[in-house]
Amino acid sequence: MARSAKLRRPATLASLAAELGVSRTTVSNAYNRPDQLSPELRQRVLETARQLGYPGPDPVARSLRTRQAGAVGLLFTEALSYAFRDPAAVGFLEGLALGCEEAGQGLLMVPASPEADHAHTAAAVHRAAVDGFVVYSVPDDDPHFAAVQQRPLPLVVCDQPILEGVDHVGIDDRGAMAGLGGHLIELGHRRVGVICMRLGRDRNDGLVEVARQHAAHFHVQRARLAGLQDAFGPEEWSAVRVVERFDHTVESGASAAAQLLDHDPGLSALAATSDILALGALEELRRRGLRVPEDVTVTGFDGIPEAERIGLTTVRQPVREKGRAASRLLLERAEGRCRSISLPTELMIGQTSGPAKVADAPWFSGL
Amino acid sequence: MARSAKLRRPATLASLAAELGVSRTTVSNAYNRPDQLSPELRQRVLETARQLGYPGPDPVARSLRTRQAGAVGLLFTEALSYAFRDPAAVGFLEGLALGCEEAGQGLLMVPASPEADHAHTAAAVHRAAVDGFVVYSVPDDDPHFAAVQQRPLPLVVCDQPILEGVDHVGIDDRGAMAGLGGHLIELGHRRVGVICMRLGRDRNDGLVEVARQHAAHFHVQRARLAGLQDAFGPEEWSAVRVVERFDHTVESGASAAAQLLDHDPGLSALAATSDILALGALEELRRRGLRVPEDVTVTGFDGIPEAERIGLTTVRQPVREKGRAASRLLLERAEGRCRSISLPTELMIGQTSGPAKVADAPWFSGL
DNA sequence: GCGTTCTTCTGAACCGTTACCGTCACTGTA
DNA sequence: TACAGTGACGGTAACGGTTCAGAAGAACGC
Repeated sequence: MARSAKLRRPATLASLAAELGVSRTTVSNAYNRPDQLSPELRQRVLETARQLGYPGPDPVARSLRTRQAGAVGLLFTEALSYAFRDPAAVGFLEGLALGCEEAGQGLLMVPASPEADHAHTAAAVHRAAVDGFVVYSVPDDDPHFAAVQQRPLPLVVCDQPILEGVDHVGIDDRGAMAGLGGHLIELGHRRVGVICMRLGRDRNDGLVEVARQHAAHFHVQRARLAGLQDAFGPEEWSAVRVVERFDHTVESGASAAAQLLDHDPGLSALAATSDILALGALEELRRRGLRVPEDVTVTGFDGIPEAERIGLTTVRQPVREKGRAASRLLLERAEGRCRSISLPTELMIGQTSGPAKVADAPWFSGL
Repeated sequence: MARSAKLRRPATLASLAAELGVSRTTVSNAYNRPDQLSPELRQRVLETARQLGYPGPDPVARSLRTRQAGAVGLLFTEALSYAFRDPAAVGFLEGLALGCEEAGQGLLMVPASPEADHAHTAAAVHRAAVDGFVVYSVPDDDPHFAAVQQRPLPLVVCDQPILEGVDHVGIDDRGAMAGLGGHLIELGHRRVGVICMRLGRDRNDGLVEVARQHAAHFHVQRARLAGLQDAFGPEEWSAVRVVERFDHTVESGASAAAQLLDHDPGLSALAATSDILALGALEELRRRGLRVPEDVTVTGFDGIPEAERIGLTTVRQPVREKGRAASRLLLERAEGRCRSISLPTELMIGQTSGPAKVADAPWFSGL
């Protein structure tokens, strides 16, 4: 009997109940509310379940009935491969995963299908069985993000613009970068080259006009560039060359640095909007035999471990805390809605920034 | 009418159908099979759905009916915080996430509850609404892993022992480490100190006897130590000091190196079972003013980018490909079951390994 | 002896969808 | 006019559980 049931089709709570001659409720209770039935019966249920190969209540059916999935959905930067290579993104993921784990919630990474597949672009978002969404650093016009907003679920965005009625966590990218810019100015840097990550969903490796800077689809990059502009002032900023790279890699940073230096060998500083890119700039400078910071100053942003190890001047941001904050906001939603958390940053002055070498005032370099 | 329905309770496919005066099937088809109904009716359905605030078919109900969740479950190293700091683990995750994304599948990170919570330890595994599981580098006796095996779903394990009837992907840790050991021996190293990651679920920071090495609960560490033993031979190996560290961090590597050097300042080489630990060893050596490789040789394992950048002698393993292979194995299950994939590794001889300094034969160091 | 309480278990109503098969109107053909 | 073929839509029955309000019987107090 038991065998045939096993062979015919997977055992269910109902078939198990029938086999035992008890009600479904009782079997359900055996798993979910041990105090609701006698220990002996419970043992018998569990024992029979094992014999029949019943693996316990089906998670999906349970979710349907209880109206909770026990998981949080994560919409990550579309280009997954780069996301995992960005220590800041990984740090965020770590914090978020930790927060979810502590709450016993799963973390579902929602697949972002390629743009090409127009009709089904956001299908995965609609298919995700989750109790809420965290959206991390997607471009403003991302169709997946739009789909997420359509679902009637709690939502937290991170490293994105503050949106009406949507919980938010982030840092003051603009202010922090302005602080770093101020540091450069204090050191006398005026001929500065800037390296930034991609500003839109399209690949655009090269110089960036001010218009494109302001129209950037990625909030974080837009804000950081604006911060530098704040520090330098509009007129000086218009003379600053900004180079964009689609791929967020050390090699990209190197090639961007090369492009800037080829254009103006007299640059006294290279400011990158991420540490990864700054590492690439350092590599390129080493290749060219230029000393840091004696010949050229280099700065980054993020405060990744490797940057810290080599003493890069950068802004340290609490990436893990961002993840934790996001999970908290999502999971502990109780009081008045629409909260916005801005975490503190720290300007880390390392060994890669120094006084600008002023060509026509050599004595100045000693400052 | 529409308003009241919206206020009373969230709209469902049925309520929408009632509102429209069509059958539920038709509404369902409007979403899932556009070719099954006239474009006009479909438009009308979608339009009414928008007005009623119906967000489309409920993912959970759909999953229950179609018997597929559209997601892959991932059981990751219990200590999540360390997993995300291990570039090898992150690389695996990247490959896996990419493979899932391409297949349009979600990736659900299953929360591993703390051991303390005995009864519910594996509850999250039972709650996971997934179509299959990937298990990555968990200890042999992990209760979550046991729970995964109970679920009647496809399963792939990675960086774990090969199990009867379970798909598997990994590398030849033992052989690769034996190769690295051979390299050390060729260079004349005999007084070697070894630094390894934790060997069990318990914290045991310190020296490791051979018995514990063989009883290690983590397959990868066990295999790598065994590989070194293969290279050195049993008798020489018994003289080699192995130090274990629970936390997988650069600092741990440094402190382990310090412990080894304090014990035997005459060590000519430090072999770590991971690049992260090796980086720590390099740091400690720098602190002590010892040159690498002139005074001490250092080797790692994994081939993480930073190691490559500084020219660490190590074994490069294709971590991303491991992830991709796991996703392939899980998602393209069709032919004869129980496949095992072993990916190739590459011995990377960098600038951190050199000939052993032989105390009583100084000329030897010039070799 | 009788009402009360407790324990243990049952019945039936959902949860929101999709699969399967049937129906019905309409068209073209002989 | 009859009939098969086709496109568009409807009805019914799962899918596998959870939950709540009780029923049946035992234990208890007075």
